[in-house]
Amino acid sequence: MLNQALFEDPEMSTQMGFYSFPPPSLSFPPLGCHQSLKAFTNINAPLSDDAPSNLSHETLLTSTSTNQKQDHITSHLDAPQLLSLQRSSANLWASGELNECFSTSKRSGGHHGDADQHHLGISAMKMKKIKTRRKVREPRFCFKTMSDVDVLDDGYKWRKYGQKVVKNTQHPRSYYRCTQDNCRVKKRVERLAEDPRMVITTYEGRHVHSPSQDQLDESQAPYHLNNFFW
DNA sequence: CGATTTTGACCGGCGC
DNA sequence: GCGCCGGTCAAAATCG
Repeated sequence: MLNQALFEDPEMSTQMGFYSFPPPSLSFPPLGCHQSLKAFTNINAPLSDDAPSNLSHETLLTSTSTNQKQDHITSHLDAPQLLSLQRSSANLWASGELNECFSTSKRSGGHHGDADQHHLGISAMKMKKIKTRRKVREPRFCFKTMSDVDVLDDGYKWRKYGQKVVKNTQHPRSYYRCTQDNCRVKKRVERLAEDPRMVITTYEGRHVHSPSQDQLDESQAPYHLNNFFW
């Protein structure tokens, strides 16, 4: 079973390069169809959503999406990146979803409304900048795995909510959401266009709970230590 | 019968 | 403004 961590969207892979998986510096179990991804969760470094995430893979993504300048990328592409990955925070993506991160309902049409207009003490110019840039996107990372099985067992329970054929690919992309209440984590699963044997799995967000009980005995892994499970 | 998947519609971002 | 495209919704279908 071949595994490679990308730490980025598949479409970014050509710029990011592929990383050996597991990284030699960390004791990852080999990732397989029936093996949990909780290898990623051994790092319990607290996440700061306020801190600038220079090291973040997600920052890289933002840079391509918003034309922001990123000139500190390559110097961080080494082993500690896994840690920085864990530290990556929800980043700026577009406008007005900060509050939505913590609210339960959305999608009533015509969002981006007044909710994000009431920041106090921000100049109009700054406000405008924020408007164009500030939208929270959950931290993401992805990896590819050579597998016949599309959906790898990562210890969490997922519900499929969509499937889409993306351009220039013959294989559809599937969209999954964590079934746990109040957990916003999503993942996408697709086949690599150049090599359909490879499965690309992209995770977005952080679980606020541990994997399902039948996969992991919670008594062995206290809840507070599992807060940052991917 | 509740949970999950399927699938067409819908929406928003983006480039032109 | 328009069309394309990726992501999400939600009703219907299917599953267990």
